Amino acid sequence: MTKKGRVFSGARPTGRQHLGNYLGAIKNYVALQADYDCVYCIVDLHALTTVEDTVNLKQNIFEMALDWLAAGIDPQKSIMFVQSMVPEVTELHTILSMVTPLGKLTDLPTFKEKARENPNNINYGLVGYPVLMAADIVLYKSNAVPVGVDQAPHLEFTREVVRSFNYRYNCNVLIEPQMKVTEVPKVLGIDGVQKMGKSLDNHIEIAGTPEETQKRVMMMVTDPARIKRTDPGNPDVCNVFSMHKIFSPKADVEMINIECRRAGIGCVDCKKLYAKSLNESLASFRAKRAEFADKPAEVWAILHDGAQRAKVIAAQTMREVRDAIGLPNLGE
RNA sequence: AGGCCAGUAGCUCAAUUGGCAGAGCGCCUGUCUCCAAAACAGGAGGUUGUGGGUUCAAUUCCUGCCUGGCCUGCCA
Repeated sequence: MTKKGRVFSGARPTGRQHLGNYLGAIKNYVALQADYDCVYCIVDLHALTTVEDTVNLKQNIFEMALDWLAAGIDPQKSIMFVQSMVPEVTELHTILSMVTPLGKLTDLPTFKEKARENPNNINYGLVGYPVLMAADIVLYKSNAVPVGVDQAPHLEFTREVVRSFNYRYNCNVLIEPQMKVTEVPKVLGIDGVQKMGKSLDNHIEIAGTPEETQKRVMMMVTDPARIKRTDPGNPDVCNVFSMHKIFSPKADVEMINIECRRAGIGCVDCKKLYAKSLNESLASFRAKRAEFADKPAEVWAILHDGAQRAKVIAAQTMREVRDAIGLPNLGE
């Protein structure tokens, strides 16, 4: 480990990724590879807490792996794998659950939210979700976890669990991960109001065709006060403009900022320009993705190899954990 | 394990004594707008959890099962 340490992050297999996933997580995953040993996990077990229909699970895992690889996650540098392929995490989850007060779990805002969204399926796993997440993080001896502000309570929970474990068993085998607060740009959906999300159907897929992408871009909500072409607009309240700032050349952004305000450019032209910039920005990603999509066996081999490497770390951690507790090991 | 309650459109819920299964929101289309939004007009969407039974006729009554909730108990 010659780098700054190990970073772990997990994401639920939600299938084809959208701009919110890309800007909020994937880009950051790619960037972190330069400075850290990275472990990126497709957390399929976590998905089971709320997903009742698993017929698409493998496909969703595959689609997300394609997006990650095409975006630049390098399986040579980083470990990329599927959570359930290293079942040690479930053992650690059970062990950590014994030092976890139930009240802390039911107090977490994410639990309350999920329980409200899904009142007829409040299962044990949903309550224990943060414990499993803590197990993910510490199993791979992670030093840091990139989190947005909304995930901060969960990581703080992980740190508390680590301290509880180390204190209870009078040891220092679990590493307390640092919170690596990353500035997550707030990516709004095409409705211009809510955060972009697949379940809200207000998303734009990164792997779509240029035509599909433009179609979704044309559906975006703009400045509601600008009714007619001749009305001056306000880019400050327009979601299209905020996306221009991310994907378009500086000259275009400056031009729109001026011309929109004096009705020099209309929303249709503005959106077409954004769609063009977006498609150009994603072109090489899409080309790489298509190559991986043609070689599914290779993609699964990458995931299998990642699981093998992850398992080496996991086995070492579990040995230390069992020794610290005093559990007998097979063959002793 | 037993008792009680519930399950109807994507969501929240109606449906009289057993008599053509509806509304709001959301979704799609159209009008209007540079687009989107808003407004207005129209439209789609259902094996009423599921298998039986009674009846001319079952969302409604009886019954087996599934799922969820509340209560009581048993075991760990």
